[in-house]
Formats: sequence, structure tokens, C-alpha cells
Amino acid sequence: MARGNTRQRIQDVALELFAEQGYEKTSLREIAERLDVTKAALYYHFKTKEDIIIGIFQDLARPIDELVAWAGEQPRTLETKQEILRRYQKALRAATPLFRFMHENQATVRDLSIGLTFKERFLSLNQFIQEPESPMKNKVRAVSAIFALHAGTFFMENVEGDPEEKQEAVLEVALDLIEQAQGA
Amino acid sequence: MARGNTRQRIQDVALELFAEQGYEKTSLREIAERLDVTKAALYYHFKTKEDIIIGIFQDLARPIDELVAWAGEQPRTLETKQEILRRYQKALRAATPLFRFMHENQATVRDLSIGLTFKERFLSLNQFIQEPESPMKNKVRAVSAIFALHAGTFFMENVEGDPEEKQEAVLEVALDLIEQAQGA
DNA sequence: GTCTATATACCGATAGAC
DNA sequence: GTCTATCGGTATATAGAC
Repeated sequence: MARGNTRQRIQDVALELFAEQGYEKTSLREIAERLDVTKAALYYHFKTKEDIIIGIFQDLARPIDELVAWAGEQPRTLETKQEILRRYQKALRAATPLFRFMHENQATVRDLSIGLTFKERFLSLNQFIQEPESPMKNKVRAVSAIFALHAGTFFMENVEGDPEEKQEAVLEVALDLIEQAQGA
Repeated sequence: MARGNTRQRIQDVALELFAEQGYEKTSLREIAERLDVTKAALYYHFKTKEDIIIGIFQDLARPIDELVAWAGEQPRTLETKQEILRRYQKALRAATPLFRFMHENQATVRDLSIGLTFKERFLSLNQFIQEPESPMKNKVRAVSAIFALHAGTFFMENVEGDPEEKQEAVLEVALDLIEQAQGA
């Protein structure tokens, strides 16, 4: 059990517990016990509890940053928007525990100092798939496309069916929505 | 300032703070201060902190119960499903702070004893608008219709535009989705 | 890097006077 | 119905030995 990977192990366990039980209901004692160390050891690696989740966020949110950056350089075509949705779904799946945590603890996340930056990214993404002069209904369609991806990742587990098939269907619905949002 | 409405005032302030800051981060001391009473006074009206939110939920979730009951008695037609969505949007709007709280504090709500019953109701509603034998894509469309209503109520405030117009557009998108979900 | 021990603060909840 | 006072518990965080 010798290592330099304790920091990483703390993040892994913390995210698991945060996503499962919520941020405030997960104590540092609980995280420490799960790792067979003491609370004090945690404080060697992270200055505060909030630092733990900030570290996790910075590590795992990079794909979203890259997606936002990439989206900003593309022409605002239907194909681009569809590719944004495809990549966003992939990003959601790659970091499901983090996004589940953000999703189910919004009230907590909101003033966690990562909250604002996350919302900024989300609104950026929304802007890239919007058509500024389109009627309200089409704007709603575009927003709903993103929400369909969220629903598919975080709620569809309550619906029976093969997970792969569900994900594919979710993507299709999102792509349809963005196509309709583009139209006349 | 004597009267019998203290219980109601506690619920009002509590829900406001719960929705704003989250359940765990809102202390009874804070609720009491806002009402210019002491914590002990709260305990005269409610046995525990959880009882406060349970009471709020029972009072405000009745429209949802009625909707679920009504939906169960209707034929499973497109018209019924569209009416369910219309009524659901209305219910969301009528109790926005409660649903915002449930939405943004899922991790907390999940084991709050109201959590399960709420999820049951939600899944019931979902069942009523689903077509059991339809392809996965149509099931996703139906779920997305509900989520579009949620998105419209809790996220669209970040999108500029007249609130009434937004709500109308959201409903239209949801109705379109359920219609497509019914189709071939 | 991890430990023991502890400081400090706040929480939910209760007892009992008025 | 509301108060003062307090209990018991747990939380985050720190000091200092090893």
C-alpha cells in the first residue's frame, strides 16, 4: 500500500460518496474511513472539504472545456450543432458520477465556486446551438435537446430496456429536436 | 402578533430558504430568526426539521396526486396525454418553489421519506403517457416531453424572452413530442 | 504522510418557566 | 405559544508527535 496516489484515491472515493449521498451528508470522517486513514490525513492532501470537490471538478470538467472551445471555432451549421450534442452526450457518459453529483446537488453546487463556472459553460453550449433570431419555440427545442441528453443519462435508468439502445434513442431524439429547431 | 397562522408562516419561510440555499444548509436557527422567534417555538409546531418539509410537501403536492388519480381514469389517448402535460405544467407553475427545491436537492430529498412517494408519482405520470409496446425512441420522446416542461420551468429563466411566451412555447414543444411519440 | 488529540463551532432537539 | 438554557452529538479544521 505504498503510494503517491493517495490524492487520487481520495478524489475517487469522495466523488463516489458525494454522488451517492450528497455533498453535505458525506463527512470527511466517512471518506477517511473508507480509505482506512484518518481525517487528518485528508487535510494533508486538501486544504478544505471544498478543495476536494474543486479538484475533482477541474480534473473531470476538462472535456467540457474542450467541447466549448471547439464549438466556438465551428461555423454555426446544423451539422456542427448535431456534433456538439453527440460530443456532449459522450462527455456526460465519460464523467457520469461528476455530472450526477452536479445534477442532484444543484443547491449545494451553486455557491461552491465551481457552480458559476459550470453554469457559464452550460450557457455557452446552449448559445452555440441556438439561432439568435429564431422564434421562441425553436429556442425551446434547442434547450430541450440538451435536457433530453441529461434526462437520458440521469433518469432513463428508471425506464426498462437495454442501456446502449436507450442512449442511442436519446441521441436520436436530441438530434431531431435540434434539426426541428433549425427549420423554418 | 397573536394568531394561529404561525405554522403556515414557518412553512412559507422554510420553503423559501430550502429552495434558495438547500435543505441541509438551512438551519432551524435561520428560519426562526427570519420569523423573529426562537428555535424552540418551531418545535412547538413541528416535531422535527424533516416534519417541516413533509408538511409543505403534503400541502403542495396534492395537485399532483389529483392529476395522477385523474390520469388513471382516462383512456390512453393522445388527447389524454396532452391534457396530462398541460395540467402538469400548470401544477409545476402553481408550486414552483416546492418543485425547484425537489429538483435542486434530489440527493437530499431521496432519503427524506417524501422522496420515494414523489418518485412514485412521477413514474406513474410517465407510465400514463407511455405506450407500452412502442419503440424505444418513442419512449424517450415521451420522457423528454416531461423533461421539457421541467426545463421550461426551472431553466428557461436563463433564456431571455417574455415569460408567458416562453411557457407557451415550452408546452407546444412538449405536446409535439408526445404526438410524435404516439405516431407510427 | 499519517497519526493522536483537541479546538471550535454549529447542529437538531429537549426541559421547564412563563 | 413562546421563551431561556442547555444537552449530546457531529462537523470542519488544526497542532504537533512520529
